[in-house]
Amino acid sequence: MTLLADLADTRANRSKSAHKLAVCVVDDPQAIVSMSTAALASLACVSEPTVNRFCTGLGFKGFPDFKLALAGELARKQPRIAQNIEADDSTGLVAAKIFESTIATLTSTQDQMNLDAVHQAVDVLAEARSITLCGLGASASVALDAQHKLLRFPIPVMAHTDIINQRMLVTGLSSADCLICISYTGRTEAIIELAKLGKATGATVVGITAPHSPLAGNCDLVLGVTSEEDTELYTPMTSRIAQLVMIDILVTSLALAKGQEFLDHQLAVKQSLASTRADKACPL
Amino acid sequence: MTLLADLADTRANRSKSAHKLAVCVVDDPQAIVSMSTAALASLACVSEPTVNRFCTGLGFKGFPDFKLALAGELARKQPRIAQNIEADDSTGLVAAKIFESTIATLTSTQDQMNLDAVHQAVDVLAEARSITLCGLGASASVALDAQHKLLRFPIPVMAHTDIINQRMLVTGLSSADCLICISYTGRTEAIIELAKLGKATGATVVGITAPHSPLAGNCDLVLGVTSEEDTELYTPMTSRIAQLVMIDILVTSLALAKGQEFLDHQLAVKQSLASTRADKACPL
DNA sequence: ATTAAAGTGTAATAAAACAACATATTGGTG
DNA sequence: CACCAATATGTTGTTTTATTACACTTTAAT
Repeated sequence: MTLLADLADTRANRSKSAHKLAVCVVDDPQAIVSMSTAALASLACVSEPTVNRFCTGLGFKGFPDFKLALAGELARKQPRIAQNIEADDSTGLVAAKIFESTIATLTSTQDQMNLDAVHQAVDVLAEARSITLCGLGASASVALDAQHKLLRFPIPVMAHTDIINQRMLVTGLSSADCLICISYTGRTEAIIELAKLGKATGATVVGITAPHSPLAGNCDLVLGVTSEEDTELYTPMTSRIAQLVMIDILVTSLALAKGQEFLDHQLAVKQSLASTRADKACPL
Repeated sequence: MTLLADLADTRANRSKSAHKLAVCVVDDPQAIVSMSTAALASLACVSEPTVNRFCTGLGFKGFPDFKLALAGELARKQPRIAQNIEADDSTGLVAAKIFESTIATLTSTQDQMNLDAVHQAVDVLAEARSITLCGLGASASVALDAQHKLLRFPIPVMAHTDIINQRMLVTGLSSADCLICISYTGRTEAIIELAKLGKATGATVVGITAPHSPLAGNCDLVLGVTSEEDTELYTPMTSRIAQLVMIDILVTSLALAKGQEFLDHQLAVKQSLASTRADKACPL
């Protein structure tokens, strides 16, 4: 996971031909894998021994060894593919497919993730007077999970899963508050209405939902989560996982942004939980 | 993902030396990757061209090409490693680490998974008169998520996250019922007590928790979920994801076990939800 | 401007992979 | 059971590929 990243690093001080080689490799690593020393040498306009020196300089035994490492890294990068469950699959196969599909969704979410949006969302959360989380159906438990995580911060947080209570609460928000709307499809009318309502109050509305969906259009900030899963037959599985991981990232970043303030509060929370344990020592 | 599996297939009809080679490769693929034709030839006690023919026979351009494919497959197999977040990590790095750690937990959960327990759990759920789900803290939202999934079956399902209500309900269970207790640590006293209470009523108690934990000891059936994550500082992230995926597997297997009965009910549920959509067409 | 150090290329060498051919093994048939 | 054809395997030789040794060039510091 570091080879290509290292080679792509422009700050690294490399010799002229080493740089040419690095560019070639980063440009099309897949092609390099099936090349000979001579081929790469002519591609990069350097001599064959230079290719070899480049490889040994990176810590490999030689060019073939380098290619092996490159092939490995590319194979690791290659996304897994979501696999649909068939009616006659064995339990073992079902499990394997679900793991595989979940991982596939995670990697594609990672690829599509908009870091700027996360940054902005962290800023909003850090400054917010209060945080309100809303979701329905499968997204209700995601909202509750986010609430649980945010409870570790000394900020008023509330998750609501009842459409009436949601509307009541959102109506009372102000520009100092933050509303987080969660929906996989981004098409649940009740939640879209809620986002509009929230926006009207001046609160910052963050959506954890499908990009370019109706809900996304009514949010100030969108943390996009997509997946190709077949929700026709089953309720969202992998997309919900992606939403939760997105929340993990958001909350963890917030914790780092808050720094010491968070750590102090964290300790206090931990102590208050200790007595709930069977061995009176372990944290949550 | 098929190369090594194919080579390990003993049923495949291979020639004598092809078999010797397959055995050598499967036995220590990592070693093969850094071998020359000659080295593998002498290891398998065959001639060098045989090695080459073996590779081309498998559809590769030659031995080096085969090694590349093998290296790729090994790299893909190699588990990812959970990475702890550092205070000065950038948002991008935090995101990358969280994705990586989540995937790492998923693969290790998959490795440790006890298929028999899943089978038995499916049987229990399929026969149960009612299903009660209990969890506290982070596991409360997992319980609610499981409830949401199980609501798609025509069985009475209820998730409870209030310790008083939980005890009230569990006291009323009978041997026809199923109680699912969810806890990451397996050390939350309230949940352990609940499992004991449930067992006393004769209900089948299923634990989604850490294997060999106090809670696990008080369950009839344990779906083990572990992770090496550092819960000292943050609330469970990756372990909760693993729990949710475990529930996905359980519910999906149950759906397959129920067969047509489930599909019919599923259609009815979908129709009842259609009117909640912005475009009145999309399912949940 | 000089010089040492690092970088690069040319040519030669060694190693590895592959191809062509010869031999052996297998499995079916009379 | 002997025979043949098809397949599999090994031996030798050739080609390709990778590496080494050495000479030349550039770079950077005094």
